[in-house]
Amino acid sequence: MDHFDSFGSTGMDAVWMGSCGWPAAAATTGGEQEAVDLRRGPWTMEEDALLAGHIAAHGEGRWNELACAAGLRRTGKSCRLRWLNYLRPDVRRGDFTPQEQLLILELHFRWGSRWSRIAREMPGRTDNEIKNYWRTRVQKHAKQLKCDVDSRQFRDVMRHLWMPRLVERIQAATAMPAPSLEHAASPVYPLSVAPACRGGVGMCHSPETSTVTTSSTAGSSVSLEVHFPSNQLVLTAGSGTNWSGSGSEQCGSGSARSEDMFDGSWSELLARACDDGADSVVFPDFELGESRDDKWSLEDIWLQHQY
DNA sequence: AACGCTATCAACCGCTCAAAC
DNA sequence: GGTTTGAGCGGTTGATAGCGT
Repeated sequence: MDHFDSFGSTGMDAVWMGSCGWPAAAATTGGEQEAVDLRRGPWTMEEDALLAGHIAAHGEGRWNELACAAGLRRTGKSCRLRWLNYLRPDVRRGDFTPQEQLLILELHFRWGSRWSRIAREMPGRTDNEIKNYWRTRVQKHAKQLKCDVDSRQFRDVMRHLWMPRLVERIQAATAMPAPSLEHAASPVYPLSVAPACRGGVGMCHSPETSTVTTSSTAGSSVSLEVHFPSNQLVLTAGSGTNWSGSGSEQCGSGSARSEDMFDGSWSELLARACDDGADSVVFPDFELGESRDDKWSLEDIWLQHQY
């Protein structure tokens, strides 16, 4: 579906269009011939190759100039976006693992919709991808519960129901003696944001390797190791199962879909927390314990699940 | 098979900010 | 100090794959 629309550009883009040096025959505006046909829409393989090749040879930056020099009829903005969100070699694709989902929830609670900030803590994932995940998955379920995604109720549901459930899933997965192929291929996510150090918990930023060991209800232990400076999180089951990974395995769209954390019995669990006949959802009266308000962390979730 | 609906995600838009001039 | 330019951000849109009827 290639199309060459006239480009509804910002002023800045219009300046670039006039300076790019495309042949006059390519100009579209009737009078001044200062704008060229700019491609919009999906990128072709040829365009990808042009962009990637040019960046490999000359590096990134100065995107408008780069677009011209590479012979791309795209705005610099478009080139930048394509590179950052898709072509960059370290971009990871595929579904978010439970670890990643947990991290997104934690970081969103901490920083809100600062997607680029969140993405910085999740190497290989783009702000766009994280934003899409939040809007399509998380917001969808907030809508189903008839509450605002930023409301205290929804946060409590996330904290007391969904996040522990994710932790359970991680723990259950790590306790499996022989991980399935799907799990084995799921990269264990580099956890670059470790909760602040507290007494009695060996998880903090400073050491080369820091470890949190917790136990699932089944009695198997789970170790979280954060290696610095590589920031790689290693989940180690008590049996010695070790699923570390760098996470480039799930390229393309053909990878097995990981479960949505809200699927199946999860929705039923939430449904039980709701009052059927009410216009709005009645949430359980959560025991908030010490960490009231929003001052909590992944560490809290992990610790709550030790028992 | 055809159609409609929904979910997903790549791409775009409008805006802000900072650096350079 | 004002303007221009490049870069980046969050929000939104549109194409399409997948699913149910």
